[in-house]
Amino acid sequence: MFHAGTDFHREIRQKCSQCSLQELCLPRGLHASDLEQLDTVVSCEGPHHEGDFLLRAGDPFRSLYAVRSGSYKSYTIDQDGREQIWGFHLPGEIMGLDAIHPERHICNVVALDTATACNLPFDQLSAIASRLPGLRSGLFKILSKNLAQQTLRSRDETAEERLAAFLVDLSSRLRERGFSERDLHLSMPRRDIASYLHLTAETISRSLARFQSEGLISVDHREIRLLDLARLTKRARSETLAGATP
Amino acid sequence: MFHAGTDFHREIRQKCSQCSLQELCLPRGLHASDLEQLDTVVSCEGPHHEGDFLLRAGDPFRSLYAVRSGSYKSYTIDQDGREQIWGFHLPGEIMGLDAIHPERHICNVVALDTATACNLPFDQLSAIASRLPGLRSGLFKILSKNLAQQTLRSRDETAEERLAAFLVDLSSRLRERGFSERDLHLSMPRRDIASYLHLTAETISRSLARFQSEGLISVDHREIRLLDLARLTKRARSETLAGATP
DNA sequence: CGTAGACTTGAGAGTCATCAACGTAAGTGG
DNA sequence: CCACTTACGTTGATGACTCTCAAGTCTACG
Repeated sequence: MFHAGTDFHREIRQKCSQCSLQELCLPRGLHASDLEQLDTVVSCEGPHHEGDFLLRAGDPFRSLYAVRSGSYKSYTIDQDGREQIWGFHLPGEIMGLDAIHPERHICNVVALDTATACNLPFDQLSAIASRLPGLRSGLFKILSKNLAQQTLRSRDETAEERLAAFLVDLSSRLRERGFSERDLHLSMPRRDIASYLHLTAETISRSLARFQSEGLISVDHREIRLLDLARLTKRARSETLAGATP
Repeated sequence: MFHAGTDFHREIRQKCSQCSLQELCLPRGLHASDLEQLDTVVSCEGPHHEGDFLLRAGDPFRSLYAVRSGSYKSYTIDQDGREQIWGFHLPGEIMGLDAIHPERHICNVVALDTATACNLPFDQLSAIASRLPGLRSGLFKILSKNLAQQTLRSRDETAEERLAAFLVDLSSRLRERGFSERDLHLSMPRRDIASYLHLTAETISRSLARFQSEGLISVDHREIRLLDLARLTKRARSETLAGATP
């Protein structure tokens, strides 16, 4: 696992202009010529394997990262030595936004499965954005959207509401990415979901069992099938941030 | 209360270049000439009185707002019709960041006492920022800082830890603004603090009583004196976002 | 085949919400 | 000036939800 560090600095030029995730990670309406400007600064990190680090808490902030394939989790270690999960990141999503202000990364980011990410050097990105109003407002919107999501996540809900909201959210993000919205493969252990939702692994397990007994979902280890998305959504009771992607 | 709506559109030009809150709400290191550019777009809203609205959920997003004097709270109404408080805002702090993405305001914002705010038209601000790298990175940092704060706020803590963290946070924000860090005047009712911390007013009341009986604070209605900031901070157990202001 | 980690299930305990009663302060109108 | 109202704040009793601890099952992997 440790020699994974060698992967860290392997950088391969990637082309945003040919990337299928364009629509997800970049603002809409950029011209071909705009994309070519991005091509000149973006590079690729990885491939990472499960457990490999993309970032460590304390690393100086130089770049944002966009998930290219696979998935990552971000977390900190609290003073009791336990992992606190901040988020799970799917292809097209931007990581490292919380590092802009302190100018160093707050979170560790590790791959949950085989995964790759795009390295977006922030100073250069910001400079290009100053010339491209669309990219500029896109960056602001991504930050604003993440802010509103975090705020929503901190809401006051029961264990079942939170878990239902988590499943519904995951389902809709997978759908946006062209995956099935019914059949979810959880790439993280129960303990990580629990940490993310401020619950325990036991509570996750019991709530999943209850959902299954009610016919809302079927559970086979980490394969979850959403049998009744409508009812599950009602159970989530959460005003999701309906609407457009960045 | 209703004719306060007339105040809403009263706009008075304000000068950032002469504002004592410059250091708090703007990035450092802007030149005098930069500030003059801001002077041309910033206007003033208010004065508002307790309970007056600065913004209503659903309003189209056109501007960010900076608190100029007094304080505001932002909140939404959940499906049970109850207020959910998202934040309390002191002079120099920026409001409305969560509205950039959806292009409409998510929160209601009302004055907690007599208060005024600066109106910062976002398109113009963004355009000026594209020419001023310092202002540009300042905007990104404010967003990033708010993101990290929201993330921290969602942490998993007991009622007393949350309340202690709230008091310590308020104290340090007041100190930055030249107020006493020991003597706090709470401009909001217990119920609002409770909502903000995902607790109930009764729990706030009991926890304050316990802090007082332990000699950490003294409580006289809404006047709180922090008698032992060090011990209170330890009680908060939270990794505050130590460090620089935007 | 054996071990380690993930997951499930059960029993008991603790924290905080809920419900209720009461005290207090501020504002209103007689 | 004083009853009256209303909102806020405190305190107590009860109960629910979820955590903790514990035991046991299953899976993957060497």
